[in-house]
Amino acid sequence: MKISTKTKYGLRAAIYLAEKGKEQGFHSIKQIAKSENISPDYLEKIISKMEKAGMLKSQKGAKGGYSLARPAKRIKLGEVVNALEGDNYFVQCLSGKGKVCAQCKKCAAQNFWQKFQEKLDSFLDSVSLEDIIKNKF
Amino acid sequence: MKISTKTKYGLRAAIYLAEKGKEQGFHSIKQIAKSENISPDYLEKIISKMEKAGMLKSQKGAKGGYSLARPAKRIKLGEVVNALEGDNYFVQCLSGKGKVCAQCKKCAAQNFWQKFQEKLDSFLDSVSLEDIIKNKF
DNA sequence: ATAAATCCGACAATAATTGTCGGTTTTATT
DNA sequence: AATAAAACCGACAATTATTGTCGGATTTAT
Ligand code: SF4
Ligand code: SF4
Repeated sequence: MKISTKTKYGLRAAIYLAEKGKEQGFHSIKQIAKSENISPDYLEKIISKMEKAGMLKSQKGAKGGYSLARPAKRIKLGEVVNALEGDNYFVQCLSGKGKVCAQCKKCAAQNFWQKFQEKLDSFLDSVSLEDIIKNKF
Repeated sequence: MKISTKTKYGLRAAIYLAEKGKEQGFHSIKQIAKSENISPDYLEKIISKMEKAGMLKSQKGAKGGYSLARPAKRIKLGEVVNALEGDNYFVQCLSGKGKVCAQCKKCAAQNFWQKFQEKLDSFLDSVSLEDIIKNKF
């Protein structure tokens, strides 16, 4: 049960953008990577995922870059984590994707994992990027 | 952010033992593996870890096997998860093991991950094996 | 026209997880 | 005493996931 470095990098990038928020404009991968000490090539993939998930917006070409798609207050951590950790269901029986585990009928664990996941999701959705940069949560 | 199958298997084995609780005596890897449809060789390694962590006790030799080391009520899920997921710190800066991340000083994410980890741990420690088999939590 | 950036997919390197195996030791039963 | 059933242990193989790199294509401000 770990957080991937991908997600950790992604969150730091998002925080970077949230902090720069007031100085409107776009911030390039290069800038962010340098400031956060992350491989630019890898960071690009990460940020690209976040952009596709709709939390960042991009500007191509010279002077381009990325910025938050919305005010930091309206970007919840759940969004960041979901975008980067992928289909993050704890157990397959909760994924809703066809395949049911052979033990499903007699499995007492199922309800527990479900509740665990709910707890977790609700916490992640209760914290926004703004909360983080203001250190209030 | 996934639960490893190791942990899922381990929990199911623990639940198995908790359910059989009243019929005192030991239950072999073979039995558990068959009932839960898990590779016996793999399950052995998993159960061995749990035994070393002190939540199971073992009896060697013929008619031997495993049982819970304590009443199900006093085995919390946190114990199971910790034993099997290993050193499960979300971020290295929280591991307390020397190495500090280069970004540590200016990292706004740190507090968040810490709080997240606490939430998680406190939930896991609030649920016992008994709660699970009685489906009350 | 140029340079700076996003965008995209393929791929390589590394690490972690999952699973297998062969043997040793212990112990209840016969 | 012999046997069989089990835990115990470490090495290793197979598979999968993560992390990271690269080369080029496209877009756009200057
Ligand atoms: S074993 Fe239980 S919790 Fe795991 S996938 Fe199957 S039904 Fe779900
Ligand atoms: S980047 Fe921040 S949260 Fe991650 S290890 Fe470093 S100090 Fe901790």
